[in-house]
Amino acid sequence: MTVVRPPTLRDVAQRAGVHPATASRALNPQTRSLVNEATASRVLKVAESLGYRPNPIARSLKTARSGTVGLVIPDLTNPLFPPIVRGIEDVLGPAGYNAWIVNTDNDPDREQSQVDALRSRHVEGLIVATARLQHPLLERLHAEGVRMVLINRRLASGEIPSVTADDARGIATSVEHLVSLGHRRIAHLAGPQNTSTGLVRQQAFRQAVRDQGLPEGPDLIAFCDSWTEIEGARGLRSLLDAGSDFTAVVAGNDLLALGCYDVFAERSIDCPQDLSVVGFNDMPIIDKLRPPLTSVRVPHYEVGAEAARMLLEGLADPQRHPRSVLLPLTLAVRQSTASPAR
Amino acid sequence: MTVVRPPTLRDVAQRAGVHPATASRALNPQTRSLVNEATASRVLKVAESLGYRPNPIARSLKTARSGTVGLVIPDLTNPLFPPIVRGIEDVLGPAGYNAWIVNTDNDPDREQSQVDALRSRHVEGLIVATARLQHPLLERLHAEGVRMVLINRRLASGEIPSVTADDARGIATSVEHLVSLGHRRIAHLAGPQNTSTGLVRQQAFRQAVRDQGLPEGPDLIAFCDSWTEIEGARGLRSLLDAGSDFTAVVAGNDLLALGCYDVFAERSIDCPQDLSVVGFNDMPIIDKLRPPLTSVRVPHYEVGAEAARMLLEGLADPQRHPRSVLLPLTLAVRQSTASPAR
DNA sequence: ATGAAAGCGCTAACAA
DNA sequence: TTGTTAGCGCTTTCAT
Repeated sequence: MTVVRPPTLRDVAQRAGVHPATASRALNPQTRSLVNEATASRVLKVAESLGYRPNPIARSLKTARSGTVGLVIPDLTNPLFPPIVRGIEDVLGPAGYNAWIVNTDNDPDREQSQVDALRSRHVEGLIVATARLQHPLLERLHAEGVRMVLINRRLASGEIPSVTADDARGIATSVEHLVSLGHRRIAHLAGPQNTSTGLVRQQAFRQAVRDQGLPEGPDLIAFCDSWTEIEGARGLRSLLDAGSDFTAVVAGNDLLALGCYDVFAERSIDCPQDLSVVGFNDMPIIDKLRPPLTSVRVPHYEVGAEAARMLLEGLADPQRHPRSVLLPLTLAVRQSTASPAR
Repeated sequence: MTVVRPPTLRDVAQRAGVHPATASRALNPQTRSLVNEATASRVLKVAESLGYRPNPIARSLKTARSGTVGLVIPDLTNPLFPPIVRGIEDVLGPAGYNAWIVNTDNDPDREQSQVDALRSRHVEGLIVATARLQHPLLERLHAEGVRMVLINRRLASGEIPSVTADDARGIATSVEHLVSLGHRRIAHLAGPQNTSTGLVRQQAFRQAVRDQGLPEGPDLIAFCDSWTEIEGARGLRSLLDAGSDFTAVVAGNDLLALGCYDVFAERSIDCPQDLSVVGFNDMPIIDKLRPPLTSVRVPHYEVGAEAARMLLEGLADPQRHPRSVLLPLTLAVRQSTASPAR
């Protein structure tokens, strides 16, 4: 029994009566112009009829380019990431690249081993969504010359190119929205301060409050240790238990806002009658909550697409000066925000 | 300026004073026993000190194994899939394999081109979540000997190994749950009948209704053309507009159930007071709806993990007889189901 | 137990 | 415009 070995370039060349090198040139759009038009089309035809598929492994070995990039995210099951991944793949695919996705679960050890695995796979670059403000691993990779683009987060040093949403503007817009509804005392659920998003949003909140001439103070900010529902609930409870007086909450992200809903149920708080809430990220299905959550919409797909574009540019032209991109965002206004009752 | 070329096997061999072949044997756990223990550990040490990483591209070219499998899904942003993907990757990773993910958007042309892309990448097998009952592409691939495992869905012919949840049991459990609450007239929102899930669940619903001695009839089943919120809403509206009398709805999946929520809001229907609803899949965040949705919980992570295991087994031993696996599921009871008011 | 030699499939100097 | 030649980094007979 003969196992059908997939046709190779030699097979095509032989059948077309040319040298393998000629066949190679004819088959590669980049070099097709170097070959006689008639010869080229003959080669193409033979390749077609044989069902020839170039072997990317062999090509990679020769060209020392793997055609792959690594994508490092905390957890694919966080609904934030799938749209980003699609944005990335929709840009990489047509460029002949593919992405290896690894999940770190926010565990530095796992992150290290996953990045090792990617490097063993000889990825040409990295798109990283797990940055913390201080991040020795990423700094080291950068120093080693590994091509990277950060998404959503940035490093304190700011030397690595990044694609992030304009978080400060998003928070300011949220505060302005609440003020326009008549709110004066607004609280903030701040995310982890060792992440750029957590820090930037918290600082932006204070700035916005100051800009609007609203009352401020430590009793109007609760710090959450992680971006989770549990922590969001804990944060809101601590504000309420401290007896702080406020009519609206700007949550650091949607998960923290989700935690607020648990507290509403638990303490019979009417949202938005008693308390308005604004989230951040506009996660899918968040509009299905009762009441639907007003949230800052981040163009996740575009974040991914832009990051992929930047990485490809960097790979194509290593001299190119790295840049960082801030994407604009909008506020999706829903029923979780309304004028205060008092 | 010297560009630092990553060390190759030759470099390691040279430094260790052995032939590359010996170094290769020493470095590969499979063949380490063929080499003198002292020599082996010397090679290992040199490799370590040089930061040597075997080049998987070169290895693949030699061994004709790419170490990759393709994962074909409709859309990663459907929250159903991320847990499946994680299950798959958690099994493939330790086995030295990785998955290429492609999205088809349920477009047959796109599916064809994406599968072509995967085959060009020389994936060793496929995990496919996009099966329809009649699926020429998949039948053709199977006939060509492409290793595959289907997940969630199956083909009518049933020849391709699959990992699916026990849908019929899930639907029966839903119906039994509603009956135990006192419901007698139960309607069904059926999914697309050209998918195994849509068909099986619809048939299971009719069987369960019969088994329970409940009233049945065409006015208690609405057919939806796609697994979307829009279609779910349309389905429920058509049942209501037809004047059918029912106190509970078994939706073909969570998205169809989500559509029901839109109709509740639109027609001031009180759920679960006026109407109970059960979903299928227990998507994340579905417990955050108001009211939280009762849904059949499918072990998505396990589906992915099991599919990956089956595929690896098939790759390791092509003779192995293909099998299909049915995973058990449970009902997550929440506030969208209650005893009927009348 | 180790070395020699060949080759996986492709591309890129270079030569003609 | 095409062919020659060499080699990417590794594994695997085969020989020693």
